Amino acid sequence: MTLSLYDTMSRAKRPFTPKDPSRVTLYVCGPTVYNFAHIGNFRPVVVFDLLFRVLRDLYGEAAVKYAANVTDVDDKINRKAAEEGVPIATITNRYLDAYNADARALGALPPTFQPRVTETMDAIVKMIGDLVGQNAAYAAEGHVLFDTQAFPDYGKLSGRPMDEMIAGARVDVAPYKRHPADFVLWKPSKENEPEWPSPWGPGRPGWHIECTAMIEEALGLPIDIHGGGIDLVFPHHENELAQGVCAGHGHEYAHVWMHNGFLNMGEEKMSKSVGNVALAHDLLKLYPGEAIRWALLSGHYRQPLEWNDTLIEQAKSALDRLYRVLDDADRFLAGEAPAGGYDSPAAEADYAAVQAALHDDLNTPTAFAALFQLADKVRAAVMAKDARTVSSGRDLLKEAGGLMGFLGADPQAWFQSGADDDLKGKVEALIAERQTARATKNWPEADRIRAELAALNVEVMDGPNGATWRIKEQA
RNA sequence: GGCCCGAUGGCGGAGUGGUGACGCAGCGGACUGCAAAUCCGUGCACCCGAGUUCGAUUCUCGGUCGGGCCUCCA
Repeated sequence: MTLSLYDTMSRAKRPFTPKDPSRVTLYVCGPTVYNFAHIGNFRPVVVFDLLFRVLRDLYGEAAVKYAANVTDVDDKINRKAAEEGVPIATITNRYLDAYNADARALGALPPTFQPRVTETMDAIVKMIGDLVGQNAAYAAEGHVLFDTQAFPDYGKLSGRPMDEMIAGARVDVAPYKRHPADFVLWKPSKENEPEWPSPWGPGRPGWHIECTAMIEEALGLPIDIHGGGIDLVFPHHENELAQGVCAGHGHEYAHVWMHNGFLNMGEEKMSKSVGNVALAHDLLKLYPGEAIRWALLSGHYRQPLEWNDTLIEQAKSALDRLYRVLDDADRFLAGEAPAGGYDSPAAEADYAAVQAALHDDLNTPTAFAALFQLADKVRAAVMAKDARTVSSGRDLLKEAGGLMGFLGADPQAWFQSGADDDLKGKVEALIAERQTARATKNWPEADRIRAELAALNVEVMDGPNGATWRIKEQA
């Protein structure tokens, strides 16, 4: 089965062939750690985590090397540290920890490497030196600038002819630039700002060179896939590409360029009802990370995604349905002799459909559809009391979900998430009481207890083998 | 000003030159002491105009609307 991916450079979906199938390399531009990250910042995290998983499925876990960088040298970081009167590292560590915790909650696997600018300074300085040595960069007034004239293909990735950019430039061009499009590789630090030594004087790196140097150091150029948000195409990725090629690493920088669409916050009302919800950190207090992940993947990654409360509610409901199937399958199987090792061709076809959809440029909506088809088959098998199909289908459903980072939770835990032991005990006691009432057909009492449970945000469901319960709303 | 996207039913959102994906919500029914879940049934969706075609939501051109980038930005 071949994986095809849309490549921004060639503007086409192409079959993906890694340079070396035993070492597949993926790099994604990560966050600048100066604050909690916006939910939109996590779209690429989730999208490329999905790609990471797909690649691992295809080439083997050990073969895929995924680097996601962290920018920990930045004006906004400096400002924040100054505001709080704490060392810069305090800020960067705090928000990097928060970022990683949020990413984990969204079901993202840790990347193979998470390079930081502060830990890559030698490589950055060396690469700037290489560029100067190749006559692709020049020093001017304490700065080192990349000479865009040295790279004839400059503008090709973003589809912006050079002369047009100059015409449309809306920023003042620094006088020391040879060409208006030239950009900074190294610049002097202002007072009270961190600085590092370099042959061009003490200072700090420009934004673009960081990524190129981190890629070179973490993965080695060229890489197979470079990802990021679509807003990074220009100038960031354009510049990375120019640097990478001109620093003497051959013609290719990244074999495939992938860019996820923007996440729009829509009408400003959204945050009103639930507080200011734009932060993943806050959203995760209200919804399961898995539901947020589902919402983020509910549209194709290249399409813009409108973020609102409804989207996430729908995501939650969709997952509820899937977990319900899993739960029912588990309950059914619990009363059956273990039935493993059977084939279920129909369910396997659905599993293959999930895979095929993902291999078609990560078409998650279609993958979701196949997942539901599989779930329907499991459901039907439960109704038909077909233990073999239930067993194999349930396993396949979990596996198919797992390809995308879903359905890893225990169904019971999913429905009862948010309940602490205290509540659980109380609920179990009430349910036992209610069962007694029901046994004597004391309906008013049974309904009273149901109401009492409802007040605890718990919903009881009577089944043939006793009652089950779940938390109604996590929020 | 330049460049680039998108427009699908109440909502989200794939896809296709010709049998209306999928999910959420709704409605009718079955089941249930009630409820939930589940099952059965139910929706005259493809921005406008022109063109190509036997046939267009799908291709081409024009328009309208919405969004992005050109500056830090996922």
